[in-house]
Amino acid sequence: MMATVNSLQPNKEYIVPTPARTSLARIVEVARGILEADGLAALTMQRVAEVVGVRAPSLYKRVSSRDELVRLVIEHVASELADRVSRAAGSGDPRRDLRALAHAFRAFGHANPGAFAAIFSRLPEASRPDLATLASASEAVLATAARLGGPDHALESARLVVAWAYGFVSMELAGAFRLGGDVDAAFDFGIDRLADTLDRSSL
Amino acid sequence: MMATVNSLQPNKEYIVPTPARTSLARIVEVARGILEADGLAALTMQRVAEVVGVRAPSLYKRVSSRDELVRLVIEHVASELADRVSRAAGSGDPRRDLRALAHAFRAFGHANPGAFAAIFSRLPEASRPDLATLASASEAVLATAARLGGPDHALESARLVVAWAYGFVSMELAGAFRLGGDVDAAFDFGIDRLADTLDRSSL
DNA sequence: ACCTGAACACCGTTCAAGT
DNA sequence: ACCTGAACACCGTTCAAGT
Repeated sequence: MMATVNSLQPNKEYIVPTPARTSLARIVEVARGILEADGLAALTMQRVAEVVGVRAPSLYKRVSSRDELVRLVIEHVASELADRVSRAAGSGDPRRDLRALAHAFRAFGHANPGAFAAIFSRLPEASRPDLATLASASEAVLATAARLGGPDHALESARLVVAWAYGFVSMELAGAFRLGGDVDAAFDFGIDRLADTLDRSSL
Repeated sequence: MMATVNSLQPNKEYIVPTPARTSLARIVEVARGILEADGLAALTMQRVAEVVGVRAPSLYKRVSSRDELVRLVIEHVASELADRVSRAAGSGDPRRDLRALAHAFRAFGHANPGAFAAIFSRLPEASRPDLATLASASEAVLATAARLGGPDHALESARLVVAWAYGFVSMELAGAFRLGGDVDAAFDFGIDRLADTLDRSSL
């Protein structure tokens, strides 16, 4: 197909060899939408191409494989998660911060269940995200854990908190809490218990 | 193919129309092996059929779809997990039991990383396991949590423990603990902190 | 420079035909 | 009763050809 484009001087015409009809950002955005709407299995190159408005082979101009596209989606979402979580802290009170971090983390999981579950899931090598994207969240949790549990056990305390929060949200998203009860209350119960024991361990 | 089979009376022969060359149990076992060895994406009907020794269409005599086969594998592994975990408790001392439950859970995850990660992951509807298979493990954790944290918060306490253990093992299997440190020690630290706070909350 | 149709190997799944 | 080859629709991916 031949396209003609008017420059700022309307009389001049330039032959432009098929200008880009999409972009990497758009492809990742569309892929993310499909992942959230219909799951990883529905995230096919053909489906992405259709929504984007090109044919599947054209996607390979921006992305080397479906696995890489999946990785890019997860990394994008992970960096968004890290952003939200790291911004949640900063009140000055470590117990308050712990609560804010945990709630921001959980809210993000609820808002993005498909991609959230993929972050730490078992994926093909090429789809596995570079978790350095999560660094800012790690720092925020680490700092809060250090203030709560003392500097000697900062890393172990942070791992306790993060493992619990990730496990809790993953399990509720998977429908694993089937014995009834108030799940919101159970989450807050967890925050309180963790804050309690970390606080005590620093005495 | 025509097969002849000798009964207990060696002179009598029965015409048997193509006797079964495999079984559901064998198919699930093979599928589990592929899942562990090469991941969910490699678990194809063709690959299962090849290992089992039949052609792919024959699998549909025992299983209605690949998604269902995946579900059967996960449920089988989940019931094995529940068995191991529930047998780990029973020392009489709730803190000892908590430690034993957690270690049994983690050891199982390390021994079966592929299927373990799939238990609470986001799968197509037809692959989603019936988590009733985990009931015996739930009971064991609930009983231990009740003795540690008191009956008023048994369910919330159990969710705290299970969410942490599942999150911890998932994250380490996903390679998410990238800041160094002693991961084994961090796991034991978690057990101790949880036992501490649950114990306290029952006073 | 980007996009496309055609092609290839590989899926899951169905089904008529074989034994 | 179970197994098979052939067939279909759908994947991911490559590539020569189009503009």
